[in-house]
This record gives sequence, structure tokens and C-alpha cells, in this order.
Amino acid sequence: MNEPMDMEAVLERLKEKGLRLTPQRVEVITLLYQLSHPTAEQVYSLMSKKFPYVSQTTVYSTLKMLKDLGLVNELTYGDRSSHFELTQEEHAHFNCKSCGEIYDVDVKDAHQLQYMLHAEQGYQVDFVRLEFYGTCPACAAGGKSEADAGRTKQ
Amino acid sequence: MNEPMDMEAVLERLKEKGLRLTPQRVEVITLLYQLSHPTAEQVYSLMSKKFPYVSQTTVYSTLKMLKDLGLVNELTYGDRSSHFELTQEEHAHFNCKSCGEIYDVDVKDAHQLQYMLHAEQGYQVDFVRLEFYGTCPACAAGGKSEADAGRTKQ
DNA sequence: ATATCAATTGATAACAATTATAATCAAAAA
DNA sequence: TTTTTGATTATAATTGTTATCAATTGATAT
Repeated sequence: MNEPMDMEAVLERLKEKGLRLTPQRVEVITLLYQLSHPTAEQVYSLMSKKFPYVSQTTVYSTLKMLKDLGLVNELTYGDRSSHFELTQEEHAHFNCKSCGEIYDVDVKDAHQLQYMLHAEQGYQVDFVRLEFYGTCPACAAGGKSEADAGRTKQ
Repeated sequence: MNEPMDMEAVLERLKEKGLRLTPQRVEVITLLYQLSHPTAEQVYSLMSKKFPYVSQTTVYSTLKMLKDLGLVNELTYGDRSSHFELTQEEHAHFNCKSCGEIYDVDVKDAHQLQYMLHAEQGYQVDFVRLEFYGTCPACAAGGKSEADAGRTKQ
């Protein structure tokens, strides 16, 4: 599986842009490395342990800033809130209906589709989003429950 | 391109389920045939011409009912509200960043990916959502503007 | 036809996720 | 130090959607 750029590089990118490395921002970034596709609410909730007075606005604006810099990717699903992930090489997601977990999955050849779309129908593709829905191997084996949803990265 | 089932069949399905074919419901369904991936708000807005006293609640509940019956598919995107389409054979979407239009596109071989995912990694795939983002042929040719977004079907 | 009764509608309020506003606070520049 | 700029916070507003519930409609039995 592809990895996102390391944390030092992310912090460096902020500095380059003249943005301040506040403790709140560092913590949001740290949590993005620790969690699997968290929502803004999950980041906020965990942040509150270290920063009891942090506001949701700070979390939202930090995530938006990181997204605008291209460092973070926002994923929207049918459920209410967005999920966030650190930017990395093109990959797909697998959404398990049993445990609720969102997995990163490699699907080589997926990006081939966009070349076909361009060559055959003239669409200019900037990026592709590919989402699978079903049951993950762990749940299929009966080894996971919904309570495991929202866990940290393995 | 695949076609959704015809309108007679949709209305028949409601009857089968013992649901009433009220004028409001027929109008929502009619609009789904006429529009390209409308939002609930767009359906409501157009409905208001024929039914000045219709409420948003009716539109939402009708769309939800159709979705629960599997006759309609709900698409969620970034910041905006949900878009709806009549159910049809598996297909992908192309989102044009220039005109905002959502196109249905055929991408044969797309569903091959889910077999690979299952065979190689053990994920049981129920369905796939594939979204492309970029510039459509009409916009690339300079022939379309944002004002054309939300048009009816061609 | 009329009574009955569940399905449907629509006005209103509630709701959750997000964004806007304005005041405060902190860091860097002058 | 003072000034300026950026960041954070509390608060309120906005948006899309759902819940509540009384009024209305329509199908069915009588």
C-alpha cells in the first residue's frame, strides 16, 4: 500500500507557505497520521483531551487549509459528515457495511479507465474516485464487530 | 448508454407495493425522467410550478420512498446536497468542473476491478461507485458555460 | 353514497454539519 | 515596545435534511 508523505514534510509545507505551526495544527496533523479516515468530529473529540478549549472551528479550518494545500483529501459519503485522509498515491476505498471501517485498497489498473474515457469519449479526467461497498475479510470471517469501527490505523 | 426502466414500470412497482399514485408522486417521478441528476431542491423548485403548495417534505419523502424501493439511486458529493437518478445498469459518472454537469458514462471493465479485489484480497463487494472529475468534451471545446449546468437530459 | 381508516400531505419545528462573524489572543515585524 | 498580522475562540447563522403531527385524501367495506 502507498504511504502518505511523512509528517516532517507536511509541517515543512506549512512553513513554506508562511503558515504558523500552532500546537492545534500540529495536533490535527498528528491525529490524521494516527487515525483511519476520521471525521472532523472524531478529530475534534480526540483533540479535546490535549486541548480542552479547542473549538470545532479550529478543526474545520485546519482541515480546510490542509485540503486547500493538497495535503489532505476529503471524502464524502451518504452519511452526514465528511471523512479526511492524508493525500497519497491514487487508491480506492473499501467501505465495510458490517464494521463501518474504511480501508485503503490498491487497485492497479483503475487509472487505466480514465485513459479509455479520454481516448474514446473525449473527457479530460483530473482525478478518479473509486469506492467499493461490501463486507471486509475480517467481518466475513466473523472476527469483527461494529464496535471496532473508527479504530486507529493498524 | 443504459436506460432506466420505463415510467410505466416504475408506477406499476408502486402499485404492487400498495402505495398510492398521488399526483405529487407522479410528478416527482416524471421530473426524474426529465432532469439530469437533480437535487431534491431542484425537483422541489420545478414541482412548484404545477403544485404551488407542495412542500419540501413531500419531495424528500417521495425520493426516500423510491430509494428504499431500489428505484432511485442517491449520489452524494462534496459540499453540495444529494443528487438523485433513476436506477439503471451499473455505470460511472463524470463531473465537469466547468459546467457542473454530471454525465452518465459507460465504463466497461470497471466491474472487473471488484472481482480482482475479491479474488486477491478477500473483500466481498456489493457495489461499486466510480466518479470521474475533470472537464467534459463540450467545455473543453469552449462551447459550454456554467449557466448551462442543471439542464434537462439531452 | 357514506362511514371507516390508513396512507399521504404539508406546516412547523428540530436537527446536525458546517460556515460566518466578531472579539480575543499570540506571534512576528517594525 | 508598539504595531501588525494571523490564529483561535465563542457565538450565532446557515444549509440540507428529518421528525412531529394535525388535516386531508383516497381506497375499501358497508
